[in-house]
Amino acid sequence: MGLKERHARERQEVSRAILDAARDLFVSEGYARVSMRKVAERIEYSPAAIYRYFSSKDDIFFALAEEGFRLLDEGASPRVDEPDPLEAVRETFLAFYRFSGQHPEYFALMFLDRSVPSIRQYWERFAFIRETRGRVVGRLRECSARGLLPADLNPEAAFSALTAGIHGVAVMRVCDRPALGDRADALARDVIETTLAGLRAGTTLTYEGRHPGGPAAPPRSRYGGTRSSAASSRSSSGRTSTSSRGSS
Amino acid sequence: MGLKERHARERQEVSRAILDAARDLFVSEGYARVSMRKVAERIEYSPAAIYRYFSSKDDIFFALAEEGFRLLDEGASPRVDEPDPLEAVRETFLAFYRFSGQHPEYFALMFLDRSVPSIRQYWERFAFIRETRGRVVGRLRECSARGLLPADLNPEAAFSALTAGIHGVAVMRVCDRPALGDRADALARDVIETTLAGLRAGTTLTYEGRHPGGPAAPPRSRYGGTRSSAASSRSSSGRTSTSSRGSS
DNA sequence: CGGCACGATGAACAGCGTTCACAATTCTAA
DNA sequence: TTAGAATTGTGAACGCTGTTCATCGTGCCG
Repeated sequence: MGLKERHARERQEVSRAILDAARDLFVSEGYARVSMRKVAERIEYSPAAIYRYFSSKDDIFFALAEEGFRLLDEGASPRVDEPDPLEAVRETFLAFYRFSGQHPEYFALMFLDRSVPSIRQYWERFAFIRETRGRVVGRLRECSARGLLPADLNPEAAFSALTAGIHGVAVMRVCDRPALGDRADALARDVIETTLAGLRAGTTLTYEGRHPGGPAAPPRSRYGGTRSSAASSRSSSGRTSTSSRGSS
Repeated sequence: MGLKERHARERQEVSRAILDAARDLFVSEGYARVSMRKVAERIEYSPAAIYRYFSSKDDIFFALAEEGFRLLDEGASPRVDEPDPLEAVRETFLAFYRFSGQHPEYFALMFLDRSVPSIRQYWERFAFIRETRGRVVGRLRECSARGLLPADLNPEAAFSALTAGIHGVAVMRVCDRPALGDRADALARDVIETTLAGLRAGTTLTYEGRHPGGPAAPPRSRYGGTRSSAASSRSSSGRTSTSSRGSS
């Protein structure tokens, strides 16, 4: 009897419809202008119905942030096979910058918005961050080994410096303060090249370079999607990562 | 007789009380948690009364942003007499970074928040930005003249690169993403030093370095921090007839 | 004294996120 | 087949929010 599974699938479909509606509103009008009532209207449900799928508005945006990371992941690892490690590093940071321009609302949600506490709180759940850092740090080490960067370079600190720089350009453009106009791209290039040149020059880095806390404690894994025991997260484009039900 | 003046003074006092209350709430609880009703309650007025002094909530925060720039100005020009121009540049950017830690709510309001459109819109009204840029660019030129930086350095582009870097660290800390913990200070230093080293190495900068538009068009005077407060409230509320008033 | 400009207000409007009792439907078990 | 238990959707409401508006009182001017 595939009844349970059918139910789970239907549940998943409504869940997806909610996320899609929220994403549409959110991409086109920004986080602040998304309301539960508008989402509900778009999927032709009552506002209260959404709460059967997502426990709060924040939960929806946590899910959207995960979607954003998936998007970023697609665009930010374009040439894993790039033979030149320095070129690979460059390209990774430029891809991050490009993402901030192509998906400013996602970028703001993921990196800027302070009104969705759960995203900040459970930041370490986003595996993408760790993976990218690991990959780039490896590439930086490779640069050191090949003599493209100093042998005694601290790759973690170098990664953080590059991140900070490109992050700054991206934020300045997304927030439009100060206005960069069409010179943002040039600035992004400048920042990366200048930082790389500075690293090449062998400036002593004081940054230590590891996580402040221990490994992130697994938070409640709520926010909808699959609720009943049949997880069904494997079906199609369901979210990755854990979707078991919370203890409660 | 000084009746008119006394009135103006009283008006100014209420205006200040509103700003003070808003600032208190805002600094301690963040922008999102400030409501007109709470501000009104704090000054023991009705919510509607505030609209005789500020035409909207945004106007209040525009005024607070100006206050923030005054604060930043106080902290960011600590040693105009610093003889070493390179040291002066360093210190200016570090002061900016310090400000972001001491007044995160102001920082967010001034540089991050996208929900107060007027701030972004009238950004160029904040003279502090232009002045600081002018001063630092001058110092960078001085560095070039003294051989501390390449002679052919584009000081505007260098300023932007340094701004982007320190901005990135500040934002990462204020937004707590990715979590920097107590290593933020070290990262700030690293970014400045690495960028300076990169500039010293003579990386070609592609950034052009001037405003995108023409000179900022002066917007209608808003919010009334000082004298013209009467103007804003008048223009907003005084739509009752075209009453003549001695425009002084 | 009349007229009037202004300050302050209570009530209201439209919207928000969220909760809750309740109805309808569907599945489970006897 | 029927009773009970879930599950899902809803309308109404709660307590917020920013903002507007008619109205009332107060003090200034002629």
